[in-house]
Amino acid sequence: MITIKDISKKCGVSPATVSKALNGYDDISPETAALVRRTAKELNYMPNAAARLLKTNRSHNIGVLFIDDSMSGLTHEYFSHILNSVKEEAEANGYDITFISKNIGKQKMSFLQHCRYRNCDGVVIANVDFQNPEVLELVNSEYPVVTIDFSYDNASSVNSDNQEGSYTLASYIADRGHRKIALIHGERTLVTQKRISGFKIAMEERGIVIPPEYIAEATYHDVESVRKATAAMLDLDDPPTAIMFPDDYAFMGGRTEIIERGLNIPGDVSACGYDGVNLAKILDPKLTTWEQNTDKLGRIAVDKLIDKIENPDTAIPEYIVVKGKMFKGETVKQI
Amino acid sequence: MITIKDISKKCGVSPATVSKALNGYDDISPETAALVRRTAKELNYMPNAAARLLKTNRSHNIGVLFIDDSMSGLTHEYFSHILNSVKEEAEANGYDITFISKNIGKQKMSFLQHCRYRNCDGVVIANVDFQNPEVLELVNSEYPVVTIDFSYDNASSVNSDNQEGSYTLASYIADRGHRKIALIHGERTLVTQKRISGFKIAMEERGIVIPPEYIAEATYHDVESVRKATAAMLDLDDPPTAIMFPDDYAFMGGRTEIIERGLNIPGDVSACGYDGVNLAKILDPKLTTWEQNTDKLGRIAVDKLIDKIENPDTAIPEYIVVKGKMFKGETVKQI
DNA sequence: GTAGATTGCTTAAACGTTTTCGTCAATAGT
DNA sequence: ACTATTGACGAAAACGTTTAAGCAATCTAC
Repeated sequence: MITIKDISKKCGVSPATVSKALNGYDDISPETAALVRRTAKELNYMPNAAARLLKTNRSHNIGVLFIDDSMSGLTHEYFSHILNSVKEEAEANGYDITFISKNIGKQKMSFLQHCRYRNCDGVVIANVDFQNPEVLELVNSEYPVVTIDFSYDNASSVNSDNQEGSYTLASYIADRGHRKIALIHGERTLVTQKRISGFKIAMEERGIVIPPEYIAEATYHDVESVRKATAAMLDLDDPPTAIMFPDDYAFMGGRTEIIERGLNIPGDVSACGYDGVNLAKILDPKLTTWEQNTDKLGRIAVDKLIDKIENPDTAIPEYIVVKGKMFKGETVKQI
Repeated sequence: MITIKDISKKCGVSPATVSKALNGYDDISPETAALVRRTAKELNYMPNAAARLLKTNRSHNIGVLFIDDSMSGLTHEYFSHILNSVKEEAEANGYDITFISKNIGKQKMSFLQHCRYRNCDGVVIANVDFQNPEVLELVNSEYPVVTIDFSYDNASSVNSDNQEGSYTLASYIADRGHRKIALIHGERTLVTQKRISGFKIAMEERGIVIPPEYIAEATYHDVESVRKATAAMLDLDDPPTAIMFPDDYAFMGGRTEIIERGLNIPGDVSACGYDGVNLAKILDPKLTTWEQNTDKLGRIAVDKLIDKIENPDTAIPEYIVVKGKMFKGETVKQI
């Protein structure tokens, strides 16, 4: 481990001078600065993040709260894409990321405690139960926070355009002649509410009346629950001609049910998903879906967080909507 | 931020005593220890990891090298599962994880430098170009290292049983009557070599002669390249009756090609994948595949790494094989 | 030629821990 | 009653940085 002292000795200057030279202070002569920088390179010097943190109180580390027991965080394609872009944007700005969890070793600690333990500079929160007391504790703490797909009023949030997406998909289906359109949605979160409302607006605008049994609840990312909901839908006396699914992955459950009944997509039943993950595009036929801009969601979240970290006073909470786009696919038939 | 000093004042003892009480030293009276611990709880004390690290030289942070430009690390289902189990096992042992990358902010730094900057205690390496000079630099450094699916001789490695898996799949297909079995494999890595060799052994054991055009190279996780390889296979004068694909995800490319030619899986062409990711199980028909034990792979890697970290002298390099298991699925027809 | 400003550097304290060594009182041993 | 031992604690240094304050030398302006 080579330190500032080694450089200072080799250059014949004080450690303070080295520090200042390396950090670009302007009370160091150009020659000395150059010398210091040169020897730093030579010796392969790397500053010690921990020591620096101890003095500056800045870790250049952002916490990521991504865990939800129900939907396995990292292995969920939508969230793993967001995580990926969060990571990349953080790195591009000189930050590392740390997963915030409740148990670290034998110690039980709250999310907030974990953040403090690791001296995070701020936290990105996504894919959690936003009403969880521990999450709230964190949100109401001294920590800069940015949320994804949920909005508290004292923190910036980055939101996918769920209402717009759902509205567009529903409109697309209706405009291809469907009148009997069903919506299988996920658990009743804010995201779900927006999607339901987008759906309803599209229907109302067109004077289409949707019977209550055409709207059913299942679980996001849960193939089985969606399969059941699909079965129930198809068992109706007057089954829908098109079904909107909670997400692309869960669609696979509905798909199986439909196919195993000897029905064809989109010949007999039209369908669409949500998310626009890779899966949708490699299916045959390609799944009609709404492609969320995961890249932008993650990036903006990090940008806003860093802004808040580095300008705690001037940065004000924003509510940001990131637009997705339609992926037409091939699973909605014109009738 | 409440520190050891706050506790020491409140308890009327020295900071040293507090530290010792909290860390369970035995030269502190039970009463004092209890008092200290009680007030620590009261004040919601959290040790400062950076300060501790500075003294102890242990960060309780393990680096994870997972990036590969070609196969987008985090969003690759197989690797995201491994990452997930790495993360969980690390947390269970009191470690956080840090992604090691080359660019952190404007600074270009090597993997090794990044590790030093963040004071990692050790590194898990997977899914990278294992011949990359920077990776080698890290492996040959002072850092404890564990690799997944590749083995250097100075570090422990955890390996999926690629030869066994491929052998078992090939045997299964052959034993269901197939004689014309093709293998589309990925880039020529160690993993690929093992799979090819497992395949060949199974064939030889059964006296099945595989013409060279039945073995083709494509790219892991790349739907398009696999689709092309599949097309070439089907265009042969004497096309195979069964095709083994590089992985479950890439299989989707072959699947599309087969279906679009009006052929049926497994009616006309039998198929199997590799990995056993969720996708395989929600397809219809379910994809016959080899299920790698991602959970165990990640856990053991972390366990071995921590062992090496905490017992640098006694821990010796091991070559560990983690067994997967057959997922029979429905895509291999009996003929 | 002198007061004041500027330049370029150093000193030293601080961040929050851990840990070695020392101290001091109480107890045990003879 | 004296030494030896033990038990419980504290003082202080150290880890690698940053940064406020200080200081000597040089420069500027009159």
